Amino acid sequence: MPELPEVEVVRRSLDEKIKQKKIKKVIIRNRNLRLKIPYNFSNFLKNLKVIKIERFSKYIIFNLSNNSYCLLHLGMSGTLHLVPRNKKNLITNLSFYNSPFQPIKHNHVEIIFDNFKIIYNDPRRFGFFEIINDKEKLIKKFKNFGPEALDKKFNKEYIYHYFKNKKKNIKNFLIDQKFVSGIGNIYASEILFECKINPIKKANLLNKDNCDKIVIFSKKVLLDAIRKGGSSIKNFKNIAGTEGNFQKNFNVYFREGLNCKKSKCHGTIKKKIISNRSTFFCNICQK
DNA sequence: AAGAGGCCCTGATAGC
DNA sequence: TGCTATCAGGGCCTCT
Repeated sequence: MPELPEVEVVRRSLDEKIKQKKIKKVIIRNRNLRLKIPYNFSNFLKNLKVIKIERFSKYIIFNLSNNSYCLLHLGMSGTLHLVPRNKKNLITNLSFYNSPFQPIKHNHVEIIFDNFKIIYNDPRRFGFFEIINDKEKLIKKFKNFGPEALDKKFNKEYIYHYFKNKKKNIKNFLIDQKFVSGIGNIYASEILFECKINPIKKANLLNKDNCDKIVIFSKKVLLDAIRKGGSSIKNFKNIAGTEGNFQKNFNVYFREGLNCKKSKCHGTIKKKIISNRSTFFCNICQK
């Protein structure tokens, strides 16, 4: 669920809180994430300074003082929580998790700084940490990724050229990180809705105007989501009891059976499983 | 080589 | 009330 906008929101809050701070200690409570946390992980990070926090696609990149990098992917359900030392009730959620309290279960990693610690919580354990030793290996790590959706390289010429002879449907390309980085299942539906393109349309049938729309609305949808603080969040059980606003941010996602939001369109939002992923679209205005 | 589908995992929810 | 089945989806893997 964390797609590019949510990860960017996390990156910004992390950068604000831990830039130039020194890691005092790392506690691993469960190494069995999507990738097993190596046994030297804690020792490696100890006493390194976090120079700054960057992001590529859905990866958070901690730039460390020995010129190495620690990558963090939040998977489906990974969240970060900042807890001041000895003040457990003053937790700051760096992710999109709504609870004002420190989660109890699934706190797998704690990164401890001078006056606070960062907790990595991940019920489903699809997330992972990865140490990258130098810049060259970092570049290698991402060399097979497509351009980020917000990058200038993601333009209509790139798309039009890429789609030649490609018979896969457009929706599957939008969530394919080799084609474009950062878009996930939720925003793929939202972007195609704005483009008025049917998700099952074969990529090679898209004209230049279609490709132009994909560029424009990919950027617009993601930037709007960043501005709103990351919206693709299905509410976790909210201990504070406040109503979640997950659904109202979307035009099609999770809106099966409801009316199309485009003015003058009398369509109904349909749900279709494409390659085992739920896809939502308007049956009238998306051609 | 492209594309489809399976798998990892836990929690929320639906249905009986 | 309590059980089981289903669904959620990011990325990597295998198979055709």
